[in-house]
Amino acid sequence: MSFSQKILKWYSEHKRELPWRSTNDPYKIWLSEIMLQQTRVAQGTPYYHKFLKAFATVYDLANAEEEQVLKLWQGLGYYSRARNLHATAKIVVEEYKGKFPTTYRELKSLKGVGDYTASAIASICFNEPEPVVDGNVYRVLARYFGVDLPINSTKGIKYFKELAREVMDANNIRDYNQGIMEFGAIQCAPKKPYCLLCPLNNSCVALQENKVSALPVKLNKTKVKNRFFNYLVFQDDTGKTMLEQRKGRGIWQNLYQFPLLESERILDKSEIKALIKHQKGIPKHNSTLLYNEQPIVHKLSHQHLYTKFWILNTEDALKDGVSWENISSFPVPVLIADFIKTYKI
DNA sequence: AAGGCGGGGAC
DNA sequence: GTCCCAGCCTT
Repeated sequence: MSFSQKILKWYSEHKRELPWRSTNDPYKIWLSEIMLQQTRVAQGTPYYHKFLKAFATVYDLANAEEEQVLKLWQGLGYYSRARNLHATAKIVVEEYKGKFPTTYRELKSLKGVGDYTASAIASICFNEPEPVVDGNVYRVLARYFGVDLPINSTKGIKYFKELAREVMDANNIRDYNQGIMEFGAIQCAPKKPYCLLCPLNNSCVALQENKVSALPVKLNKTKVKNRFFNYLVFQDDTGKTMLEQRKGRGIWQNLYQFPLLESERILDKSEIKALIKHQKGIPKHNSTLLYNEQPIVHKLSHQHLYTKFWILNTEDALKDGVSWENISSFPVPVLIADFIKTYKI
């Protein structure tokens, strides 16, 4: 039996019932694929249901406000996915009359749809024989064929895509692509795969050469940057606070937060008061209270955010204030959502 | 070619 | 703590 036949057989015996496995509707497949980029099935699944409930069709998504899309996406991370999702929905409605394009090449031109996602949609929805290469496929191919090219190098990316094309089953691409990914996720897992009862164990190079734990090879150590956030939580007598929308190119683009003063290190109360003094447009306030003595460390994959929340009471009613009842309608980062949750108690 | 971009679960 | 998840985009 060939490699692809063994994958297909394993898949037929072990496939999970997942919500997007019961449809070939490109809208639903596209939605699931965007959500599952760098995201585990268990984390993405509730969002998939939420989105389909809110936006039954691509028209509903295209007609929504970006703020509503971001609000539903809140907590899933990589928010450019949500912004691109919304932009692509508009493109599909306006330029494709609401019908998704049906080829790999056209799909890949959509915002947020790269090589992997275009291959996934083209193969699953339209049976186009294009191999998917995601993190699971890299692992399966690197181990089975004993390839030690780094999976995140230019040469490696090209090599694995070509290898994937050579070994795929073009006649069963829909099941084969999902099968090899499922095989990587369940059987050929990153740590401690159970090679003893693997259907490929008599021909797996990595297993024969005792290199299973060493493959795949991945370069690149993401260095973590430390940042120091001081959030100013205003409170006026009418029970309102202030929010601002993050603009520019960094993290959490277009999400909301309390007014932020970033510093080069952790600040104490006298230092933050001095810093506020030199800022323009800070409302007058008569008290400055530190909410959390120990900075909250919010960890992103590439940044550690040491965060202090300062409670500032104002005498005058805040201009453009947001009531604490309405605050939950704004899309906010998990760091802010967690604060709001504990602060209200 | 390299770096930015989230959050969470498994170990 | 480390690794990595149905990756993509910008520079």
